[in-house]
Amino acid sequence: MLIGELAKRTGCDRETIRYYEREGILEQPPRTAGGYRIYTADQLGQVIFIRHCRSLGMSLMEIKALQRFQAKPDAGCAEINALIDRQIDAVRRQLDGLQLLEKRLLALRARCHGAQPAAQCGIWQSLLTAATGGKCPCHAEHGDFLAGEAQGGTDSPL
Amino acid sequence: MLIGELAKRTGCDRETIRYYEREGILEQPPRTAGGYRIYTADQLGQVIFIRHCRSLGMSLMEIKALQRFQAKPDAGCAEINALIDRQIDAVRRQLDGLQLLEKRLLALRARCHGAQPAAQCGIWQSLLTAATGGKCPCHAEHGDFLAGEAQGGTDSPL
DNA sequence: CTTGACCCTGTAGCGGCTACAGGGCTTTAA
DNA sequence: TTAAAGCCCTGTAGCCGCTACAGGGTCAAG
Repeated sequence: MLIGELAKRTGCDRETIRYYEREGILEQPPRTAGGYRIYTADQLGQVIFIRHCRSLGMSLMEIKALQRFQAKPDAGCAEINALIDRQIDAVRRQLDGLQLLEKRLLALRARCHGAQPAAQCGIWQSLLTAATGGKCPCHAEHGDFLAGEAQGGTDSPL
Repeated sequence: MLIGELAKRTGCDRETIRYYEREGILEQPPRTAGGYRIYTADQLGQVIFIRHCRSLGMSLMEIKALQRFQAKPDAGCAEINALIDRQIDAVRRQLDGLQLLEKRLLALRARCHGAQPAAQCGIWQSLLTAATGGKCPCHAEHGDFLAGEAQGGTDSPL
């Protein structure tokens, strides 16, 4: 099967498949005389495996680490468990950050209803107040948003 | 004040401040004879404003759009409200994706306790099964993870 | 005059793709 | 025989918001 069919059967873009090959996460397939990549069911499985892991939030590096278990099925699986645990931790940290963010945005949103001139808009006023050192409704929890999290504390989408 | 002090007072890296200037999100400050940037309290406020908006998850583009209201305080604030609404929507979509992800990871994690050889590890077996078209515990909800979301449906950290 | 702390520009890297440009291969049909 | 259509190839650059240099200049204090 050529790359186009592999792409269709995995739902993974052609370019992405070639990208995986470049990154060494997908083995180099044999080629036709004309240079076309030829894939087998094996590679189909590999691409699905990669996409599956990606859909679980793993990085390509982590997937590479996982792939090493294919070669040594007798190795202990502690590393696999630890990997999943780390994913869960990361997801939870992101969830915490996003929940906080949602609260903040809602607090800010509550400051304005309807269409006023910007100068009277409670959202705009809050943003300006914060810029001059005042208190903002969104970062009311701990007073100063510059202090705690702003410098890479959490995994929130800063 | 020079860039180092501005950086210290805003908690924003020197390089990041210069980056904001390059991106046109921070106005170009005057310079000393030797070429050093000189900032005033105004710019201090601008940087705090930017960091504040970033901490609310806004992109630099969105912040730029917001800044335009500084020039025209009489414009209607509908756009501001819409911007915050979009943020809230985006955050909620991400939250949904992450919550699903957490469920999946936990389902997967439940497949293995303790240290076995990888070949016996339930996590590993599930991942392999999925790669050959079988059912995985993590994507059990709708059967096939290739179908729905995999192609950029949600904002989950795919 | 030197030291040391600051500042400058320009470029490259991160991750995981995505999107070209500019070309080659292969099959089918006129 | 040739042309068109549809696939494939490589290589490079762009996205986002920084971050991290290298290689140099400036400035105040001692």
